[in-house]
Amino acid sequence: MRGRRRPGAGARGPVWSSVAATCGALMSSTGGYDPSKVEPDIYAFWERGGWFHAEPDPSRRAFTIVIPPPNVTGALHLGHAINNTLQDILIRMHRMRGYVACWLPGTDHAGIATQAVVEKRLKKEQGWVRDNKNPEHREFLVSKISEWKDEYEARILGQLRRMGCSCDWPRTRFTLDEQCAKAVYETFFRMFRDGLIYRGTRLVNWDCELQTAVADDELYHETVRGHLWHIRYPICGTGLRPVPGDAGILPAGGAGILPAGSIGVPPVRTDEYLIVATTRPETMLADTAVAVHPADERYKHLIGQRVMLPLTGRTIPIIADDILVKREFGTGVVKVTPGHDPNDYECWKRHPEIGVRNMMTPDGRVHADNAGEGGQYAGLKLEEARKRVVADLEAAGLLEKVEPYETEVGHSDRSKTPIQPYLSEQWFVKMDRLAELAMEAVRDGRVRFFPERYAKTYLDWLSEKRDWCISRQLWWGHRIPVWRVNLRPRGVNPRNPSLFPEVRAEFAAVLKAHAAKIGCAEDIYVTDVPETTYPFACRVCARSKAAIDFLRDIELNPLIPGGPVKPFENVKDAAFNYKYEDIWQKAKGGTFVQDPDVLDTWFSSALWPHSTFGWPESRDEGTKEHRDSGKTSSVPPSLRPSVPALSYFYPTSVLSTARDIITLWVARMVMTGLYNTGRVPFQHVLIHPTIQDAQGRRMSKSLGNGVDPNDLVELYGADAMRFVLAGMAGETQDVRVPVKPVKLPDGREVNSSERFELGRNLCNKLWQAATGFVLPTVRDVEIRRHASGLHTARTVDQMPHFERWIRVRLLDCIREVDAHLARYEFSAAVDALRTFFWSDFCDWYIEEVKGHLRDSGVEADEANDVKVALLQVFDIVLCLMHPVIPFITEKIWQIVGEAIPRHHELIWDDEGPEPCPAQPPPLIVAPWPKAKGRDWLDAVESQRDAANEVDSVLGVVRALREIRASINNLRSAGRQSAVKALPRALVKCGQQLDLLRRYEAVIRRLGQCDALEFGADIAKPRPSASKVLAGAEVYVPLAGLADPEIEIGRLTKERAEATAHIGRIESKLASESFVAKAPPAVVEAERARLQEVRERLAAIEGHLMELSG
RNA sequence: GGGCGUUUAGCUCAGUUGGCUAGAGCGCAUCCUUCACACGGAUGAGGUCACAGGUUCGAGUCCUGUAACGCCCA
Repeated sequence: MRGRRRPGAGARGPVWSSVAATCGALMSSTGGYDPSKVEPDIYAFWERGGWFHAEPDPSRRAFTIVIPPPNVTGALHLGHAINNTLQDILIRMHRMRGYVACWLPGTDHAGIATQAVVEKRLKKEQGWVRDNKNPEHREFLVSKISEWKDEYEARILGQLRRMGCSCDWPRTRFTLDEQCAKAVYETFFRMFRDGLIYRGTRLVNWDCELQTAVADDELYHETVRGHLWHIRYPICGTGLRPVPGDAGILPAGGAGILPAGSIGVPPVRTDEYLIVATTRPETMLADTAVAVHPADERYKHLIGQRVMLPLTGRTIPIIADDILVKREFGTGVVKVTPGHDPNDYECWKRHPEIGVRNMMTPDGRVHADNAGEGGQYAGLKLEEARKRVVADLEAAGLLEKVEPYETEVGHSDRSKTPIQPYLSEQWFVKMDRLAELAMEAVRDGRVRFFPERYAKTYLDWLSEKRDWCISRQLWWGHRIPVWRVNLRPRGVNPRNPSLFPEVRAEFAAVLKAHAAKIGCAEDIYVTDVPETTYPFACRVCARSKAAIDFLRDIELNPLIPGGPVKPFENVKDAAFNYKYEDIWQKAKGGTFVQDPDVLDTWFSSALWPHSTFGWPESRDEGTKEHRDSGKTSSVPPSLRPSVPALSYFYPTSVLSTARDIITLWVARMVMTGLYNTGRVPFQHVLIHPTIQDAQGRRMSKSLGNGVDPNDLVELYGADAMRFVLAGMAGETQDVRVPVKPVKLPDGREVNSSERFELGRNLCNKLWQAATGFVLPTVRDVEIRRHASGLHTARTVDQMPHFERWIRVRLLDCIREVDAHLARYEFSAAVDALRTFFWSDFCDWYIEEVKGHLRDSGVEADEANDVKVALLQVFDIVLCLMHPVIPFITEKIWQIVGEAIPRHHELIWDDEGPEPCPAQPPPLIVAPWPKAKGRDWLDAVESQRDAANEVDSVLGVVRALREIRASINNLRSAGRQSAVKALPRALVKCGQQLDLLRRYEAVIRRLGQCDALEFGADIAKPRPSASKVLAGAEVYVPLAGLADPEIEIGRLTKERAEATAHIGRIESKLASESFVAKAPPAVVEAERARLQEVRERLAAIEGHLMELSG
């Protein structure tokens, strides 16, 4: 090979030395590939080129992903890293395939989580505590949270960039930004108008610290050691009537119905008690009944009577309830406190006559309205009240006994304080119709889950159709766009409900007329649902910003005189006798009051796939504000869209997410997507595995087992991290990553995992193969046009076996990658790539190419063909690997392009839609390799049998290596130095003789053997080590190398294996039923195998006899 | 309590519609710094496929049950 450089090569000398310098500069001091010297520049290169940005192009198909917006609560962790790696792989692959690939990034405001984090910090650092009634506090806190959000949003988006995510940055959205807010208000408005949103009193999980309702999924349960108090409730005499005010609904914060202590204590039969057991004795203040099992003989006769509720001066009924009461548990009597226990709440629904009471204030104190007889417990913290109640019961002789008791108590994930069930007014979305729509979309396949089994999780949850509580008593979020004003027309009988709709209709007309002046009449909606607490109250829902401003700023008083419409003049009812001025009396000062609550974060993230693309507007304004920031490349005006983004990119193609939010998020996106747009939000839902530590625990800050992707990028490089993460993403639902602490160069100690070494090693291998072998080898390649797409002078059937072999393997690799990625089997795709590159390409093909080109007899044309094939296969490997490890592949591609400017012609599909450009395009937009559909690909495919013959060459090489290793093994035991190369070996074979002779040089080099002899009837030297292969036998003379004993040991082992194998096959074939029932092909294969193994055994035994004899 | 999943080499995981002697990476042992790569190469050891039944000519794979672990929902 040396000295055979083609004449033209000299002209490229300067180019080559610059290429070599570039490569050298990108290595670390220890000689390996250094990703930190490559990745930042390559990312900047992509961003500058604008290839991440997607604009609608009707001539091409769209491939769209919206990122599951990470919480701005904190930085990204390994779970985000795997999820975003998978999304980027899909996006990059489709971009290479010619799709308009749009990956929309953004973040989520994560209402309660973020507010809790910031409040906690303010409390710790400044001693600042929120006062819910102080509007300045609201403003201050929101501004502080905004600062936090800005900081973490920047950090999160920075992490994504570092990982190499090819997001469409100009489209970045935030769930609280104006565009998303518009969609939120619009959706709320429509649902409100359609009667899908209502306000109701419910028992919610109440966080007394944060003073908000929290969702079930924001709870965790903890076992708490407590007590079980047994309390005596005296039974009242029969025939007693209920004390007035004993029953009744008491809304949260409302007035107490029973004036405590004002009613005389009824006579009590002090000889009889019912004993109830409770873990929360203080809640007895709000008991409204005691319950027994209807079939319980002990208490049957008492059902319908009443007990005296100690400390309150109230009596409450004894009811029968077979669901609430378990006869075996405790005394078989339970207290019923519907306002403070979910089970009791359900019981109240079955027995509405018992009523419900509330004894707690939002901050966890005893409410004055149910603070015991005389209000003696009012204002006490619940823990304090418990002590006092227990003490007072004991003093009154009503405490039967106290037992230690362990109980599961729900805690708020955000404040870590115990959750109180609390009765409060909340907003709800009715689920029945929406859930039905969403279930249908999965049942009929418009939305498909990968893996499929997760569809069940989705359907099971939706089928419960539990109404969705969407209000949160927080400040960080979309404030509920509903305003309320109280109307109290003088002279109107509030008990005449028939008038309410008419009043409201008139009122709506006035409002709309005024709203029309600023063009938002259609953007306000007055509910026609009467309120229980204030019949003449009006609720108005607004959807546009203009309408919201209108309601916020409108002064009611000045509207009336000389207003455009004379209000209520159409109300005909004579009894409705009032002056319209009076209506505004109560609203003096003139404003509507907006609902103080904000919406559940999931309400806005549910809209994410369509709100981010501009819904409800059809204009494409999505990218304007970010372009103005000047941070990212601008898109030429000629590329500005003529097609609206929403209709082009929506429905999106795939949603990739974790399984724990299938119900919370995925289901809700499908519901709102269908409700708002009539179309599903995505076609496929990809559920990636959950990453756990070595003990199977989820990664979390509190456990200290979390891993920051940035640290992995620093330690191993982004490509390495991505490669390993993609390799974890199979069908399984969990993957374990053993975590261990590591010191970074800057001294910080961080969590890492050895599993990422695999990725680093692969990248280094790729780098070494590219810069150390492929490039120097092909630097003088001539790229010429030839008849076939293979770009070689020879046709496939004229090529050497190894070249046919590597091309066949390459086609298989492409097909495997395609098939696996189409089914979202990332780990299998990555595995196929690694095996092909490492084993087939590096271990065998490159080694063969070395031998081939160094063979002094090789013709120039032939040598060029070898180089063409090498470069072509390597370029395709770069293409296939690019979606997984984009940085290093892009860099190598650049270097190849610099050295060989026309190399991309080798992989261009001349029959494809795009003509081959003069310069190589960046790899990020290079064409994805094809594996079929072209004549020359079919020609390669037809060479499969010939390619497989290479196996016999590999077999001989392996045999030589094995024999040498066993010889060296023996020599090292005898303290002899190892043999580097076998001096001589003989290969006896029939059919493959020509092929083996052709590859003699390769076999000698790879098999580490100085001299080789081939022949059909070659004589075996004695003593020899021997290896029996399928169509050949390999002999290595042992004289002077090692004692034949080693060979006897080796052969004895092989004989045992062969004998056992024969035994298994024989017993199989001896079974009549096997021969009769198994498919003939299987039986035939067994027979052939038996024959083969028998022959091998015979040969082995022959060798053994010789050695032993 | 209900649902989903997992259990295969020391560790982390593959194993297609049942059919060659169950594979990979890491780790381990031995050898090799030979000319891309020691972040490498070669060779090897290592498995009662959780357990018990069943279906089948044949089960890691299908069915039933048991156990352990994990997650989700109540």
